[in-house]
Amino acid sequence: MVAFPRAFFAVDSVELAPLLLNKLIVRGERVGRIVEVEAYAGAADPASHAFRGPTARNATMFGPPGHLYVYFTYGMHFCANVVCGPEGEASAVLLRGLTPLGGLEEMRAARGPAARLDRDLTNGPGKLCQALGLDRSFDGADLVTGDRGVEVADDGTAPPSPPGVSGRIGVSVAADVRWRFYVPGAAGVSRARAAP
DNA sequence: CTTTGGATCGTCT
DNA sequence: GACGATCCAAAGG
Repeated sequence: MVAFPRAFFAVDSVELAPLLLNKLIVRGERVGRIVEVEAYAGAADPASHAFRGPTARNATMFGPPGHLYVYFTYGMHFCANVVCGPEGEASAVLLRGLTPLGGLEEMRAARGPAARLDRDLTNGPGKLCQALGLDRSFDGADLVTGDRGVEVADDGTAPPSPPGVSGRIGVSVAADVRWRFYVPGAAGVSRARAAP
């Protein structure tokens, strides 16, 4: 289990996204393997929260790489991103699906009765935040130092080659951009339909 | 299995 | 005042 240097995150989101596949996100006992992500490219990407410039909500995206950007949406859900690229450029990678590896009891308790199967614990961006207990108080957490108890780590598992690729889910613009990456066949990949 | 509609509120126009 | 980088229960095949 090895932590990443900050330089690992200081690259474009489209480059980093597939590299995060099969890496781990760790919060205490709770561990998940990252199996589905989407890249968002800041000012150049109409689907990004940062497309119209900095605001109070998206400030973390403009900060240094290797931090967590957590936002609230649909009146009831949180989503978590890994901030990447150089400081000042608001690119990020959305975590969309995990395979639960550890702390399953805590995850079940956090998710409640709706998660009937273990694969339902973390197979969606809102679900994985709920399972890991990530909310707005984790916005800005440093994934390199683990200053708030959350970090990204490597257990030596290589990313898939090639990864699965598709259009991004849930976005109403730039539907032709294929920046969703996933581990084919892995438990925890969300079942929502993507653009083929 | 798939499809559909409701929930619910912070954020930006 | 409108709309989400969503989830879930319910209903239909």
